[in-house]
Amino acid sequence: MVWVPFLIRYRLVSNKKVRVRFAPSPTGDLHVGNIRTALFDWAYARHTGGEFIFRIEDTDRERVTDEYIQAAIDTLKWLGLDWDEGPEVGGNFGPYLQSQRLDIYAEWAAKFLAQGDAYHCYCSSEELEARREAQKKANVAPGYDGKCREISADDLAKYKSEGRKPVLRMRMPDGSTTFTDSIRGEVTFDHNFVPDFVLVRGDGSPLYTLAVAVDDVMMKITHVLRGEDLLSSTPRQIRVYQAMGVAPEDYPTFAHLPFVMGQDNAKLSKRNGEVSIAWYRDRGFLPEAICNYLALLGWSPGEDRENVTMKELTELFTVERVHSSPARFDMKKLEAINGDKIRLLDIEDLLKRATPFLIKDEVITGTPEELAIVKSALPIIQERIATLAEVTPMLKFLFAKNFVIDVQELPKVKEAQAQDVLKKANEVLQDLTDWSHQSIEAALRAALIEGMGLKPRIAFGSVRVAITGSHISPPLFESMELLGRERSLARVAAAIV
RNA sequence: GGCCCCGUCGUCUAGUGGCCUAGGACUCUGGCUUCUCAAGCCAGCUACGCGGGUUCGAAUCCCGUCGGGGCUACCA
Repeated sequence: MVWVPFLIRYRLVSNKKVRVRFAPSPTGDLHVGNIRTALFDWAYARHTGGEFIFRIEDTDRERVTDEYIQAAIDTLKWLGLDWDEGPEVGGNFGPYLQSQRLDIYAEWAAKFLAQGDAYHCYCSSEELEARREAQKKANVAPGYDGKCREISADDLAKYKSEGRKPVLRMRMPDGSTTFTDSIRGEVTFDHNFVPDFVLVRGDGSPLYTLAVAVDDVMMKITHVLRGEDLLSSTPRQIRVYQAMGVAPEDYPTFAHLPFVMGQDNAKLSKRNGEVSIAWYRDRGFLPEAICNYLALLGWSPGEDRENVTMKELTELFTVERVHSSPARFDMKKLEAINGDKIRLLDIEDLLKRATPFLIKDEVITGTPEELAIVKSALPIIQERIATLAEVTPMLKFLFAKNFVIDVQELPKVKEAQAQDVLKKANEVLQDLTDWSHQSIEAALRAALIEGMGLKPRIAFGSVRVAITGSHISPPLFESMELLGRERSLARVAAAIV
């Protein structure tokens, strides 16, 4: 009779509206790993029809800056990960910046102290450091030894006279903590290896361990999907829930996502691959391509599917299909997916996205005339580019004011055979009145292939370099049509020495 | 060192005891097509870390082992 408990469980779960949060600590630009987490949080919220909460964990004022916070907001927006509560949109459980919630943490901290769940610890950093060293030497599990759990009146007076500022420590009771991680199953931590941890610094500011647990409870978070690095901090978080008086059935469900790693099996960092999302944006990667690729790191839709839209992602995403093993980031695959996504774009959309790159690269200034040309050229390069940044090398020949042939290509154009081809081409093109790519092709084929008996790649290669300046280009005849009769003729003539 | 997590082609993955002489995708190699580069199509290379069990049968379950990673802060 397995179905009875299943039904009860199902009701319990389905009664509660899902609330998932993405809570980065912006100590730098959001990176690939952060975004993968954000994406899964978002996808899960959308899949379940729940709410996606965006919270900024800026309790470490030394490392989190306003610029990084703004960059995080912008990055999420750019990716299309919209949030229901958080910075800029507000919500009923705000504020959503931890630095603005200090009084809330202070209140709970005072309560924990009064309840005896937490205690003041006067040990100095140096003393702690020394004791840790000793523990290591003695081969004992390192961690706070509980010295200040009981402080004699004399010691207390002494500490105070020394002007020591105490930290607030959570008392970990004997025993163990077991919780069910949706991805890893049942996980148990013996409290012998979870020492009493600090909730509030000597200066009164809260630590992550306090703030994260308080906020998740106060914001009624039902599901915590976050990086695997936080797995071992979960028992501490649960300890705070207990001190807050939260019933076990109201604890959020945890799901610890596997890491995204760099090529060399180390955590992704600047050293082994670019990690900042801004870097990818500036190189012409599409947000939907980044999301699609990142979704495939640690998750798969199954059925040999890979290319999914954002909408399909929200429909298909389930935590059950997330794995527990880490994934390596592969730029080649990202590029392939980016190319696929570019090919799926309609021309108007592609134009809109590619234009900023052409302007930034000073190929165009953005006039309507220029945009019209770009638009008519995009269809012939759409399947030739993998990133938006590649429109520049593909199309710059159309706009060059002082057109010059690539120095590397020059010797080839100067060869006798190439010169013969160009002279012949110049001759027949002069007489050509219908400047359509079909007509250009017909004329050149007749003159160069049939007339001169040359192989197409040889003959057209020379013309290509004369016209586009490079041996890699969009299709030649279309390129000539786009360039126009006058300029095409001028370039062919100019290549004749 | 201790605790915890993880282990299928080079990479991402499918796979939840028989459908697996292990499927798909990226990469790579070869071919077709072809005005270059792409795209597209076809073909090929390459994987269940290792050793024991359990079972008629294991990539799938158990144990051990090895390897990788995380945590071990008044960081998150």
